[in-house]
Amino acid sequence: MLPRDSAQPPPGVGPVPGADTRQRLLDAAERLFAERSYEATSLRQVTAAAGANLAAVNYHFGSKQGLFRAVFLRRIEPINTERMGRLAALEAGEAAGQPVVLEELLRALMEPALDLARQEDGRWFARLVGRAFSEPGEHWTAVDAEFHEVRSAFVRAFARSLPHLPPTTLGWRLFFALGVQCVLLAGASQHQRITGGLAGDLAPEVVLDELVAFAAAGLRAPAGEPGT
Amino acid sequence: MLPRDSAQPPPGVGPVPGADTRQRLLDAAERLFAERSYEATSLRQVTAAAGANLAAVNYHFGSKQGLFRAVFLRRIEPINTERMGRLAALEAGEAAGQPVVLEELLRALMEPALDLARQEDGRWFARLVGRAFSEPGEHWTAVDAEFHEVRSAFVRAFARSLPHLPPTTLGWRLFFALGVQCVLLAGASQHQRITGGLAGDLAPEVVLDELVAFAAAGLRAPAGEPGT
DNA sequence: GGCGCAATCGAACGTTCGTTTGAATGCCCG
DNA sequence: CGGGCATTCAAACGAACGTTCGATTGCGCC
Repeated sequence: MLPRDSAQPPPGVGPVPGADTRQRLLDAAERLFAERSYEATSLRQVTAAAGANLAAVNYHFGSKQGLFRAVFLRRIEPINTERMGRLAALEAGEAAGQPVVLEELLRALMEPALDLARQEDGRWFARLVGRAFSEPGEHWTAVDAEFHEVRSAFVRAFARSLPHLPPTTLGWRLFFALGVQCVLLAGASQHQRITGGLAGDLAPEVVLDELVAFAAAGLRAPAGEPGT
Repeated sequence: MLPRDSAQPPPGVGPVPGADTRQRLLDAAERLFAERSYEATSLRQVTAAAGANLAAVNYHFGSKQGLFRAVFLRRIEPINTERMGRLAALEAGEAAGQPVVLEELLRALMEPALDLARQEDGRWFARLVGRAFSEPGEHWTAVDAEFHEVRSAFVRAFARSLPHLPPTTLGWRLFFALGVQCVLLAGASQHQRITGGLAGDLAPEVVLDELVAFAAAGLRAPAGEPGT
């Protein structure tokens, strides 16, 4: 009677019972968590949007936090896999003699996530991820172990690509670079408001170029403080 | 019986009645809104932390949103005033012939806010502001009119300082620059977690230098997309 | 001394929250 | 055909929410 946090049934096992309530719950929760926030979203809103019974959430995911965790893991795993794959490709080239270009490293890290933002079914999740940086709450800390492997691998790669930077400086600049990415993921729909309408529409792949150019320039900035 | 949203009584008018409940409510709410979030903070937590009665919030501020608005306006007005003052000083020099250095423009915009983050009593507010970029909810939209004047003035100044950038590009890069600032405000306490402990401690004024250097380099990045 | 008023208070309002329960439902397999 | 099982369902749980109410307090001023 209580599968609690069981893995989903094998994908092609046959016609799932009821058009997969589990999936509809994940989709609805993803949208609502992104649109409002975790705290501001009630399970009644989620189940209503999913056309499911209120108790379905606790049946399939154990709790509201379990639902959040499932929403998150469903999308972040493929992204992190692709990130690691791209990084491995770059490092293979590096071992073969050609050094890693900073922009390529940034793309390997950022493009998998930004790709999501331009797909119809990933837009909500992108907004959700963008808030991981600034939103407090234990629903996030319960999930950021998923980033550990990717993070440390990329930090090492960046350190190799920018050997002249002292570790502390590099750390802060990476923090900034990741921050810009998150801000873009969270607020692409808000940039008009924030810049007062100055920034017009831009094709998504161009925004990625802008992001990579901005972050790369920031990471490569001269070491000491320049102005003033 | 109902002052609702009245302005606070004149500052030096005499010994305020009860050790200023109003002020204690603002302080407690500021900390809790920053520490948790607006949605996750209850008025009962606020009034308990302030040592006030539950009804005091609705008496002094009309509603929870009114409390949030008051928390915000109390701090943002001096900050925006200083920003405008610094900008005016730069523009005066500009009119006198010496062009505005991009780094100085960034400092005029960012230093007043970052100063807050290194003062004991402004730290919580800094964290709160940092979430304005990514946190949804009407408590924010009810307050962002306060940024209109500062925003448009600075956007014009940046456009003058970077005349070679097409407006769309400038808009996105300003969005990125403001985003980095917010990320720093929101997450200075989280950078260790996010970069995996690579970034060590850094004196706050050095972090400001790093932020300005990063943003300036990003804003000045070559126009088209550089690498691939 | 007593009126008026701003402020605080305890208590309750009606809602909504996340979670739990136990009974129905529909399907597969023996 | 019928027992077992995963799933769905309506209903209720106690707790906590934002807000409102009327009474009470304490001070300044005629």
